[in-house]
Amino acid sequence: MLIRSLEIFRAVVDTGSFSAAAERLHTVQSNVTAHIKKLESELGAHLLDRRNPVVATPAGRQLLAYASRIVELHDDALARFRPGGEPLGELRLGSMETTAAVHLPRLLAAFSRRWPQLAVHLRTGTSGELIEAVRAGQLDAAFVAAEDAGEELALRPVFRERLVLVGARPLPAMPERAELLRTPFLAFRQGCGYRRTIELLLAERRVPAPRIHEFGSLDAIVGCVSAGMGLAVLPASTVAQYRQRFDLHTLPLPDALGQVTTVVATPPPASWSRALEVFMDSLPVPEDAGPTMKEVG
Amino acid sequence: MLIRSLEIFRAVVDTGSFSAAAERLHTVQSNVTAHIKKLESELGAHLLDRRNPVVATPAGRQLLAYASRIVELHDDALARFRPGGEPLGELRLGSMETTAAVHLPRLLAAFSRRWPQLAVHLRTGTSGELIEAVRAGQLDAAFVAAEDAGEELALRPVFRERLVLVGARPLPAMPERAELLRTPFLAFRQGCGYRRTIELLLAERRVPAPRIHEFGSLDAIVGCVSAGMGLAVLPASTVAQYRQRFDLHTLPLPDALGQVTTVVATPPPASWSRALEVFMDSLPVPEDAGPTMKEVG
DNA sequence: CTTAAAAAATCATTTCCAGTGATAGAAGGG
DNA sequence: CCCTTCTATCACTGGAAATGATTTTTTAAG
Repeated sequence: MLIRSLEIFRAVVDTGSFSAAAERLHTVQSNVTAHIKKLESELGAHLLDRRNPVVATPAGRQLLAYASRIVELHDDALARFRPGGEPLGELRLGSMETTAAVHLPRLLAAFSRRWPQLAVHLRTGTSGELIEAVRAGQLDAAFVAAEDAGEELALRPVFRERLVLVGARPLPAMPERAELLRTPFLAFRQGCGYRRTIELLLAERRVPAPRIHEFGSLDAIVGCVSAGMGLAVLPASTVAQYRQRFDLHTLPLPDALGQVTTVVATPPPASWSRALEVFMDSLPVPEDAGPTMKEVG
Repeated sequence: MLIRSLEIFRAVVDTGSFSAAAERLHTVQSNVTAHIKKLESELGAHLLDRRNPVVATPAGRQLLAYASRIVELHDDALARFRPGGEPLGELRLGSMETTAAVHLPRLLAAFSRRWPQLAVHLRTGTSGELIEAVRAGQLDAAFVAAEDAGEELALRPVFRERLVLVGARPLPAMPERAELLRTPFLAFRQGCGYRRTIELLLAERRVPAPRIHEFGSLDAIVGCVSAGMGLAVLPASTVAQYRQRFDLHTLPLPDALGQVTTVVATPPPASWSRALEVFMDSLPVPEDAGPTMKEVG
């Protein structure tokens, strides 16, 4: 049974005529006859009563229900793959925790407003886990740290950040080692990029076993920092958002540590679904470090 | 896009291998490759990631949803037409009112118990209307009076009835004209065969403008007759059922009037759906008048 | 009843493609 | 490293989808 045959069958029932169906489908009447006869012999039942107009028999009516649904699904499937077609279905995304907290809320909100029929699934994890999930086909795309990205996946930078040290009082320069030793730090929980940056920063300055409070909430971190509880390492753009509500002071980290790039890892573009295609289109193109620096102020 | 291609695609995703899919579908691996490549070129996207095991790309996962549904529908449709296959869907029946009241309750109850997944629609009307509806494809089958059945429809007798005159007192012979003149009759409403029989019977005996009460309920008719309200004309087999509950006396009508045959009118058997097929199978084969006569007693 | 017009069936022919089998090349496992 | 296993490629074949011309059937009108 060919979809083509069902399409023709449907057209005949619709138009009530073999010839009209042929015309509608841009083929010839004898071809329509042949398809119908083939269907009838395959199913072992007369499907159409050849009068004027042609009418479906009981068996034909039964087939019509199937034919309609199958042809509809077929057309839908084609439409979904046609460039410019409406994307449907779901989009399975992965993200590092910090990115999920800092950048995705705005981005996903805008995206789902633009494509309300797309269901977005978001899963968080470490860069390594996420990369593996994309490779295994469990995720469509993942936001990961540039350094962790592996081979055979398409990578595209989306966020280029300047990390800054954040505190409640002015930070004219990097605090002395003595001060760092007695300063607590606030960070997201283990496995996140920014937290690792803190550890590297302090290790460079020979600060052993730093006290690091782990908060799951960005608001909590910022609030506590502004209350003088300690220091934090955060993306400059994020801090900028909080400037209006909190009294915060920042100090850019040295380039080697303070320059972080987040990339989106996906399978090769040729295998993207329409949903993934429009999602990738919706992602920001990261500007050079310059403008980001400006925001830091 | 061929259903066959979708079937193959599904098998590949399922088994995780082109070769295994080929084996499962009893074809060769090169054929599987060809089908997948054709799909990919038609849709303009890579659908499968050729690793071990083969995994669907984002685009492939999208197609998989469609492929599954289409292949399932296809298999369902085939199964529904296969002789001996489970009938599904609905059965649109038509019936004269009296037949619907007298014979169908038992018959349809048994039928729907045997085939619970079939939805039965029953519409009542005159023989002429019903025949036309079957011809037009609006009904799958109709119970009509044998005399009214037309050409080009398949007819099969199902009920052969002896009509009897029913009263509350013994009816050794047909009542005199004088008595008929003052006797009310009870019948189903206009348009029904039995009622017409009453009118013919009385016309033969030159009884003008008979008083005919029209009841919609068989129970009401039988009850009122047994209470002495008047006479009725009913199928003998029906009266037999009520003998236990009511004190009824009967007199067979003369052959010309009393012999009625109900037939089922359908399109030609070759165009029957499976549902209609099993329904026709479930219908009783009418015995000759003999046994029916016996029931009259 | 006859005739004209329209529609479906039939048929010969062409074209295309699903399926086959053999082989080459790529990826993994011991 | 070899050997196995998997997919891609290729030439070929059979079958059937599509085509155009023609016949047969049906329908409506005169």
